[in-house]
Amino acid sequence: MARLPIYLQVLLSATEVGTTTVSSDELASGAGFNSAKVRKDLSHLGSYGTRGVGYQVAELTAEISQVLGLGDDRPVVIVGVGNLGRALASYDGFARRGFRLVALVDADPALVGTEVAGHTIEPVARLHELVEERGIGIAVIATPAAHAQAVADAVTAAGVTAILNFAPTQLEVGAGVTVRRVDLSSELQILSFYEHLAAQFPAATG
Amino acid sequence: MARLPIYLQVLLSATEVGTTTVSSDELASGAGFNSAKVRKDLSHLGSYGTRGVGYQVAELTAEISQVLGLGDDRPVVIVGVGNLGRALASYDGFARRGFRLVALVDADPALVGTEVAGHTIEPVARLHELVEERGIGIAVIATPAAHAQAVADAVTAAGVTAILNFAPTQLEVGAGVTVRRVDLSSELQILSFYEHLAAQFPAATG
DNA sequence: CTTTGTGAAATCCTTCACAGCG
DNA sequence: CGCTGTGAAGGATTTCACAAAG
Repeated sequence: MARLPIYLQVLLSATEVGTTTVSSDELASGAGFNSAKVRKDLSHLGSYGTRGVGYQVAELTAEISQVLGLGDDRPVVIVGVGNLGRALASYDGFARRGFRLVALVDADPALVGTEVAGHTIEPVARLHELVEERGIGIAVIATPAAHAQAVADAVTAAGVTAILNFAPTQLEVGAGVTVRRVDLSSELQILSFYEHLAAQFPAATG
Repeated sequence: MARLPIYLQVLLSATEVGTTTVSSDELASGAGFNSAKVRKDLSHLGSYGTRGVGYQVAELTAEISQVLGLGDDRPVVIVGVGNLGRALASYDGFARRGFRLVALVDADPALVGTEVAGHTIEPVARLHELVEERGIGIAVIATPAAHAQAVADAVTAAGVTAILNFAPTQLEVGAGVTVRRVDLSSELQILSFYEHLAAQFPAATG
């Protein structure tokens, strides 16, 4: 259900505008797919729509948030405070959606002790301790690829069950741990492929 | 073919280690899926493997790079030089994989004229001109959601055919333009869901 | 004996189309 | 009437399993 967060976004912007009900058609165009898919997806959560009317924005927002486990703000650690880690630490989108950054960790002794986005950077050695003490369940790995596996091992050993991996490498984790990988240069390469196509066959649709 | 870049990564790390041939099994475990899928994927590119041996790392790397249109370095513009834009501008992964950052653009007059990662930030008004002059085909949008559509309109009007969108919004673009969306808080929300599950049913596998 | 390449089977995902509710 | 909820159809993708090649 990788689409629920997108519905949530559409619902949030509907709330801002003051809309109180949305149809599957409106959700679909806001989210970028078709209405049948929206209804199928939402029907898996139970029956929250009213025929002839649509869905209550507030009710559906609450339901999706609950399914996603949002609301009770979730402590997150960012490991690796390079350019990307720093940007993520300062990114207010996390805070606005129910996540709370509670620790920053880096291997570089020159960075440890300095402050970024209101957090003092901690050494890798304290990772286990921090995860346990602060009840961290989600870790963001923004280290170089070579260190990513060691970090994953450390955080999962300490109790983290969900990892967002920005390092361009495949992580091995035990059962019960979920990894999502975001690979920025892969994304560009895929685009490159389409641009390549577009340049060769200007008639083709991406 | 969103998996080709991942194969490419595995191949690159194989090259670093000095391996000259890989089997579909090795590629599969490096990439995180199974060998049948790898072989199906690679068979679409043509027949580059040797039965009983595997694939030549160098040959396959060249072939995938060519299909993805890499090699002839591709000019990229980043629009929006906030935390994320700045991190992307400094991210060396792009340069190392055949992309060349040729312009930075921001709407904030206070930023225009300042230097980031060796590039002088240009005003939004020059966007069209920059895209045409510098032959830019790929744009990275790292602006707030409210401005993303206007930027997309501007760059596609100027000839960009591929967009990497970090703004949490659905972009409308004409035919022939490809958009890929990377939504960091969606990723965290999806993880949140799995962590939520793991916390409730410790036995279940992610 | 190992590993590719590939038809066939199985599975998953999307879209259609419409009955039924409000 | 409008819109949801959902079986059924249609596509696409993944996996199986094995023949053929080195």
